[in-house]
Amino acid sequence: MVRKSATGRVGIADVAVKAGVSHATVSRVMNGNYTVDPDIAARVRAAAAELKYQPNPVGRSLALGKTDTIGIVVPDLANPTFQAILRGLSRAAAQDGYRVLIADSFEVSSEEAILAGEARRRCDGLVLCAPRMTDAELEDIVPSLHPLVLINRATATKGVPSLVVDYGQGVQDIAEHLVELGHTRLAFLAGPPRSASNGLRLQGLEAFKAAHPDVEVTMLEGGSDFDTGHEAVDAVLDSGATGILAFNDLVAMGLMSGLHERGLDVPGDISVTGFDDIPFAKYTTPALTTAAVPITELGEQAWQQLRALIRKEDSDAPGSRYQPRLEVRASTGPAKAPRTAVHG
Amino acid sequence: MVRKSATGRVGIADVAVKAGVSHATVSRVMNGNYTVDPDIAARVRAAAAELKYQPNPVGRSLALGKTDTIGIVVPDLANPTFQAILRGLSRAAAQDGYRVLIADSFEVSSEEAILAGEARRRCDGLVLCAPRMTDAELEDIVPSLHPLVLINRATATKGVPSLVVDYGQGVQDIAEHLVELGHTRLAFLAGPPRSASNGLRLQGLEAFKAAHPDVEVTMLEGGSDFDTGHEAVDAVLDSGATGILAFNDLVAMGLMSGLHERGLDVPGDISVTGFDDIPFAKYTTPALTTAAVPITELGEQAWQQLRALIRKEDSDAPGSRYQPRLEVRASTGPAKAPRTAVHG
DNA sequence: GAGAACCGAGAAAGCGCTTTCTCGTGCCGG
DNA sequence: CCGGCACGAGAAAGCGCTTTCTCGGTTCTC
Repeated sequence: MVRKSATGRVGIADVAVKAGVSHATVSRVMNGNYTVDPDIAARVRAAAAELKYQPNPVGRSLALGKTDTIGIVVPDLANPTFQAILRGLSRAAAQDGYRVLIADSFEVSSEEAILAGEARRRCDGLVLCAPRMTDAELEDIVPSLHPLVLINRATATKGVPSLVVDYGQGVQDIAEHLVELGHTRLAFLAGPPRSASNGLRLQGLEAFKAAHPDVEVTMLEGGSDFDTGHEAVDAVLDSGATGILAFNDLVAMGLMSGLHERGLDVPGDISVTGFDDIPFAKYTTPALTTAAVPITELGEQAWQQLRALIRKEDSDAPGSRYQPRLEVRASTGPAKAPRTAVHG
Repeated sequence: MVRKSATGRVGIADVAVKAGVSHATVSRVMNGNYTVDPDIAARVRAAAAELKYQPNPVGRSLALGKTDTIGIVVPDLANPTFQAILRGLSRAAAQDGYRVLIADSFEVSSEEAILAGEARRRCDGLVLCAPRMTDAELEDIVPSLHPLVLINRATATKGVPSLVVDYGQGVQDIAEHLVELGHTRLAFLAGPPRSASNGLRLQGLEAFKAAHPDVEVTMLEGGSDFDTGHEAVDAVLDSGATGILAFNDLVAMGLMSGLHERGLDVPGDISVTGFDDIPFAKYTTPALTTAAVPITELGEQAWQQLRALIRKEDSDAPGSRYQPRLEVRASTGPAKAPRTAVHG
């Protein structure tokens, strides 16, 4: 005999009636408030069990002022990097009883601010990945988003931890690795023009060029996915470079696939490197040399920081910087004798 | 001068005071109820804008009895298949103004029922992917989860659409393809033992074996990830099979990687096939022959079905069956001459 | 010009829960 | 033997919103 409240679901009132007590008491029992007579508590629990009563989280959230939910804004759910962040975040948050609400901006940066605001209002905190948003816009919305954790973006606003990967250093490490293998003509297959992390890579390359005036570094336009890499084959060959730094692993995989189709050998003819060390990088043929970013861990860290903010703990770690680790695999090898541009 | 309500955020009451009207009127204006005098409406809007007022979604949800949020339960967020479903679902739902809450059960099937219940209560509907849950348990919880859409599971309960991929047929198509290439000794590198979709594949293989008594099909234990495939190399070689049907693309990639390390040629020595056609399948070397499942579309469809349920439309499509499409690429080729000679 | 129909906005009642406030009970000590 | 106190549970006040109800003020009709 399940009584039905106005909405058709079992509510606290139904349990109260069944147990012959007030809703207040039911609430107390459900929340483990032990100022309730054990007998009554047992009666309430029995009634709740019989009715299969489960508190309505919305009512609970309104009364408590918290939702036990956090939000994450990502620019592209198809990108393994954000998938990994989401995974790490979700797992860590789940351990503390929090759920995560996702907001995919589909690379439409104008949407990001709105999505972020909406998500934030529904949740107790927010993790924001907004690589294309301008600094100005970011500074603009950040104050209204607290508690907030930024990923791969920095802000001047206090109390907003920001987790950033040192892409600049990573790119330099890769370039150094190629130079050590004897490459003197490199090419950087860039990411999306307005991407913040692409900017960091470019800075790293500038530093590298300053340290190695003898090495030629060609800049090529690109993007962030397979197809970008696949379509860049001609540009790459035209550059005459023997060591290619792709924006990320996806681009590198696309490029290797394209080179393979042209009958070129990696790393025999050309060395290719990626970035991120996504799970697939280990299983490409040849296995991809890349800069490993502890990306799942980054998602976990994002939760730790956010949790501290939500709990209003004085987090002494206002953010962290992650150093990529060079992962040398089989896609890089000694440079071939210098060669002039080849056409396929 | 932003007034603050008890919670420290701008509330409807603040706007009401500032505009010199009642909250009711503010609410009417915010919801586009045009029984309000234009002048007053303008005043309210101005006040709201100045205060940067944004309605609290929790209060709104409680009053409206809906959250504009749907939930999805997945067994493993690291699996590209579920990532794709999530992506399709999220995109489709976003178009209708819905957000998605994720619940990752981390393959702990005992958690799935609880997670599903919790997620459902927070949301207006639920998409459930629970491949390891027993049929009994599934039937047990399904009624309490409505509106609900199942993925790759069926239920006897009415009004619960179920979107299933015809894994059985897909496996048969792949096996036929290998037979046409001259393979007579096949091996199936199975998925997780209790996986529902693995069961469907096994059924398909039984049908295949019945139709091809002459073909030897070895069953090998497996799993669902890279490592499974990578570690199965010995077992695969021991089987003497020349055509390997891997549980999915991940397993196939792991296997190819392992075979490559042993100096074996795919498809020269052994043909390997996957399942799912994840985005990476096209870029492996050799490109993977697989059965393509329109998985993102499946996520979108899940939303369409769920939306119909939420809106109480009489959906005449209680579910759909998806036929995988054989995608022949470079990882399969003619069988090497087995013990018996091959005649021209 | 008086009553009816109308219209717009405030008052108030929820939505389902938590928590403070309040009060009746039973027990203690003086 | 009675005042004070601790305690346990009900009443009620929110949490922030939507929506019905209500009512004062118009406008319309005959």
